[in-house]
Amino acid sequence: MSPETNSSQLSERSLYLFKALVEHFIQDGAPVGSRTLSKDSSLNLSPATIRNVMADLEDFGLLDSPHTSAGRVPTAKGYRLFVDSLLRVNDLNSIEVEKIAKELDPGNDFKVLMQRTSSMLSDITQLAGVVMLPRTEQSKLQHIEFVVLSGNRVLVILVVNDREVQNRIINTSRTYSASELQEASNYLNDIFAGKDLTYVRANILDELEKTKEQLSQSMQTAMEMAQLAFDYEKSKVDSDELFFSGETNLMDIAELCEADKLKKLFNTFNQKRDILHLLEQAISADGIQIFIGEESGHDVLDNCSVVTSPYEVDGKILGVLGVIGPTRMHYERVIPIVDITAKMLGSALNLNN
Amino acid sequence: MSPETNSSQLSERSLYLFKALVEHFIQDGAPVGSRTLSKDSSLNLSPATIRNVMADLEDFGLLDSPHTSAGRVPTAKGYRLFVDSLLRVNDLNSIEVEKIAKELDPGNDFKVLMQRTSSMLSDITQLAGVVMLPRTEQSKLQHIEFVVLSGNRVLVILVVNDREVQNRIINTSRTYSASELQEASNYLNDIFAGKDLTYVRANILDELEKTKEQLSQSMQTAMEMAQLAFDYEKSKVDSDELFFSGETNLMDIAELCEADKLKKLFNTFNQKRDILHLLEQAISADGIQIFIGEESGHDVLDNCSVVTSPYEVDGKILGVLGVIGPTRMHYERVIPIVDITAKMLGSALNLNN
DNA sequence: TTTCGCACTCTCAACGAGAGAGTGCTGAAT
DNA sequence: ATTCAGCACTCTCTCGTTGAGAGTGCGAAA
Repeated sequence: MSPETNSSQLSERSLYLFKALVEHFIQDGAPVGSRTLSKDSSLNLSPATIRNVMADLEDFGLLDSPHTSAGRVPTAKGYRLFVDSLLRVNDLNSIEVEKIAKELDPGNDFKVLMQRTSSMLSDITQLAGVVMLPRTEQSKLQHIEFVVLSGNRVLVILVVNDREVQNRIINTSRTYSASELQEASNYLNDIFAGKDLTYVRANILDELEKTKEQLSQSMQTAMEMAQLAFDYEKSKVDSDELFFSGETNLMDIAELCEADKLKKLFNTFNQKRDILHLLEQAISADGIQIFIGEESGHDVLDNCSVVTSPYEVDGKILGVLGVIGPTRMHYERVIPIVDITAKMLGSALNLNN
Repeated sequence: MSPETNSSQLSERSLYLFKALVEHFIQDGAPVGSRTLSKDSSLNLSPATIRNVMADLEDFGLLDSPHTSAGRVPTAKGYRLFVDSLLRVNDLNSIEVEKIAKELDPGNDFKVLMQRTSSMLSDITQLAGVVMLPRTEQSKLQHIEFVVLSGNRVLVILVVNDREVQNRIINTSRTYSASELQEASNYLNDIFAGKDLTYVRANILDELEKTKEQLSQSMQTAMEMAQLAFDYEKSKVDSDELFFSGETNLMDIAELCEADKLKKLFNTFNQKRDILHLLEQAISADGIQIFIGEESGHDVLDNCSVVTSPYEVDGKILGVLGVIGPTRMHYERVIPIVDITAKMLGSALNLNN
């Protein structure tokens, strides 16, 4: 059932016709008949001959016909063969590359950059763009800082992984002074900076014990604050970051525009969970990865394909980005766009280091 | 043209029937005929009599008939009269109040709270919820802090208005040490804490001149950093915060489910600009404000109504929240929900102070 | 003033016919 | 053995028709 088996059992000519059919279908969205194909493929074959070939292709599970008298349509398996073996990817013209580069101005912070990337992807492909930054397990605490707010509230600022800032507000039982908190943060930075967040969380209690014995007021304060801060962290849902854009582009796609399906699809986007799950699969892929139709395992994505690529900084994979559209999308255009965007996002982030 | 004119010129009975018709239509969504109305209004009138009344109401511009032989449907003007003069708002049952209260747990930070509120609104009404926090012009700088990142990058953290945290990363021309930046922030906090952001921006250059003469290295540094930080701020789009949720609920509404209209509506949500504009109108309203259909001035909202209420802390209006749905919505339910949500969000935010 | 009766209008669903597109198969030509 | 023309067949789509159903408006009666 592997693509190799298929393609090797099919003649050159069959594959050529198959490719022509898929391209034609991607262009028009209408089932393709033998007559059409005979006119526009360069080999001069009569519709009848082509019908025979198409019957073979249907037997192989590459084509399907909506009903006896419509043309043929590629199946998911057909698309798979197409993108794996037949597709010739265009190079992007330099104007488009420029356009992408311009959008990924590295002078922005992380989130802005991700958002930009996602909306650029959707703009340029006219499909839905998505950029994910997984919440990494190893978060190195770089800096902790406290700011006194009014009414026994303290703002905790954590800088993590040299780029990410987390803010949270905690309510304290008593009023702390600014200098007290300054000391506390100094102390915490001394012992915990560079350590992993999970490590920090695990060792706060131990440290608390130690400091209790030493009875230093400032350390005491520090540990109290830290405990509050990291307890909060613990309770927080471990939500990865996921940016969508251009979902509305999908409303134009004929295949998806049944109100019911569309609603389910949009709900899936909003929940984020399923999409995250899908993208997490793609994170370990070597480069471009394509999920076609049912392959994704989520039936809302039945008529959709997802083209993804991980993006990396310093050879380390940071996240995944991609495009969601109908199975009938212009792969030869979308694939290089996703590819180059991943690379450029990587290097834009690299400059930030 | 004011509602008073209308209602005074219409008999008690006409208004009663009108109210019954609107309620019926809101319930079913189908045009209401004379027969139906005769059966279910408690006054015993024949369909023929009711037809006469309905003809009058149509002359007043309160009703419309899609075609000769459908029933009648309220016009925007009709809805206006309905909500202004005829509607009797239900009290919420305590279970729902509980539910709202539970969702608005004050122990969260600002954004989380807004997001929660919005999604709670959409959940409970099955419509689209929206919460806005306008970027206020007067932003008091409370605290500024620098954290050294790798590669000549410095993280600037601004605490503004006692609750809001802004982070930005700036690229510097040389490497600064942590202690240098510590001094810088101390200095800046001394002279600028409590001042308005616009004031700060305006006076940085002046201060820079002064410090140049005094030639103190740390002050020098401080001003350089500040300039970078606030330049960035200036260039940033003055984007207010706006949280949507439950947009997908609108896909079920029959009136809106033409693919084309729906797409335009969703695009409007994504752009946020138009909705912001609308909500800004509502911010000066005294309490609940309702935009019906065309009244909003945005033709994408043709078949929609927007029910809003400002929410306030310490008697000061902070923002606006509301619900977007079809003109044919259960106002008697939605209005108290929006009302009470605004009040509870206000008090939840109050506890944070 | 209210109601009844009646003719009229409009929508909607069902039905059938005809056109169009495309297929599969057969048998002849290459 | 391929290839291909011819032909019968199938399925969809559109269009016009038709009848039922819902609701109206109006004039005349109560």
